[in-house]
Amino acid sequence: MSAGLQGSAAWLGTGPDAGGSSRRPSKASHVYGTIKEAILSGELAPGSAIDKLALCERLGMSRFPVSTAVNRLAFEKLVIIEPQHGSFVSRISLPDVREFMLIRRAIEADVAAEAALAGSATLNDELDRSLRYQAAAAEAGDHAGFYRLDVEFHQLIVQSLGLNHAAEVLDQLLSHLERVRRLLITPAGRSQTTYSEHREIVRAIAARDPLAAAAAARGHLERTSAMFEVFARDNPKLFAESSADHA
Amino acid sequence: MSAGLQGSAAWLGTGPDAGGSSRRPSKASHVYGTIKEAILSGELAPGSAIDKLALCERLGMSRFPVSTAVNRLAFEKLVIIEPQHGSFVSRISLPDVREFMLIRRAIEADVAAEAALAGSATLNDELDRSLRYQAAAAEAGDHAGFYRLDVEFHQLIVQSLGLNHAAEVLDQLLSHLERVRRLLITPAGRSQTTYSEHREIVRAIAARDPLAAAAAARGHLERTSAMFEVFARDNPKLFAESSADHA
DNA sequence: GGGAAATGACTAGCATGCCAGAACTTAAGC
DNA sequence: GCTTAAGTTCTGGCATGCTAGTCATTTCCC
Repeated sequence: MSAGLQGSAAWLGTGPDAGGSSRRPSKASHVYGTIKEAILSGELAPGSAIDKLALCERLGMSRFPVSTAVNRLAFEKLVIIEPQHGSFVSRISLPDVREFMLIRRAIEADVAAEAALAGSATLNDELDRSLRYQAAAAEAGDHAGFYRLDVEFHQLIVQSLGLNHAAEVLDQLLSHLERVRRLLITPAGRSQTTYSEHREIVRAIAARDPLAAAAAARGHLERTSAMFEVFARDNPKLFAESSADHA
Repeated sequence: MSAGLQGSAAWLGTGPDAGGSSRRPSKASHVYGTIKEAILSGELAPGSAIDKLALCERLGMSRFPVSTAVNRLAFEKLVIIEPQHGSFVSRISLPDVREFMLIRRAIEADVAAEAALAGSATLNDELDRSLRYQAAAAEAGDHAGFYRLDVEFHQLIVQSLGLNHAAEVLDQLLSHLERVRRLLITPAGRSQTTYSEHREIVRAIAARDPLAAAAAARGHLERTSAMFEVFARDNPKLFAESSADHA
């Protein structure tokens, strides 16, 4: 993390204490972040069981914080708790992905329009800077870096409007989408396409054209959805039939 | 779930165990529902403290289920936990309401378009039936009944498409909006207006015109937002300056 | 040998006890 | 009378022990 447009995994801890003021982080929040990162990184594969006792031992704490953290994750549907049976990392179904993208598209399109209406000069500057970084990352073929910038780009617009709740919803959606994304190989040249699509969004926002901004954002995310579809079609085994089963 | 248009407060328990199969409801889930209903009904006013011990005594259980339930509510931002200080029912700020409506508008507009694309005959039938009930309730001046039908109407569209995640997001938004709605007096004649707006949405969906459906849904919710604005302007004391403070 | 029942190990849920920290109260000092 | 500081009493966080329920394996019976 650190340099550049930092913030790498800052959005990981958005769920729980983010709302409150900056208290000392509780143990529960810590293990929450740990498990969540493990799930999102794929270290804990979808469907795998979560051994709470082992976690307690590894993290050196009692079962209480671990259970609390797992409960939070269950609330986010990242894990599924089966009473008196076990806790499992939730699987992702293709319909889920489609639905997540539908919601994301709807919100981000409207937010883009809102940003165009607001017409913040500082936002435009930040977007421009982000675009330059993206261009550099795309050119250098730094996929990991580009992805971070991609996530950040979308966050920039939302947060500049002070839409914390929308940001939170989008974060949760993204946390689910992130898992499937890790399974996929970003196709060569996709960064360039994404970059130009981002540029179009920025242009519409800078031009204070809400309709164009919404359309650009919508089109961009529709193409992202299409990419998901292609990958799902090519790798059907990676997705669960239904989001319910875990075996 | 089941037939008819009933289901009054079924959406209350959407948060936690809804995802899992139908196990026996845990105590924590029970108090979760209890507190949530109390908050939404206004029995627990925004800003008021939650006395966990008293709750334990009144419900006849230990602190654990109560704490778990409060934690869940904190996750939904319905209560704010201040460590070593207390748990409080969160206040609602006007910006929050605006943002909730923004998100709701975005999602529901897209969902309406999706419903128009899907073109389900059974959905059209159910919507027609709901409209007839709404007309009756509006005519009879049954505001409470009309509100239930209103909520249900919007749910019908989402659930008919199997968009469970979107439904959940909307439920959470609605649970927040519900609190302020209770403070407001539904203006006379609003039911009739709402009814005609709903009818327009149904018409567009039945005509399989996604653009018109989205526009109708958007317009409907924009007018709802405008109503909120008017009430907020007339009753500024009901809203918190910021969503952070609780005193 | 195959099937059904019993047993064992595992899980989550819950109760209880203790600790640290913050706010309020009260009393002492100026 | 006002300020300040110490003490009390709240709060939530955490550790631990126990209970009940489920799953898997094994064992016994047919």
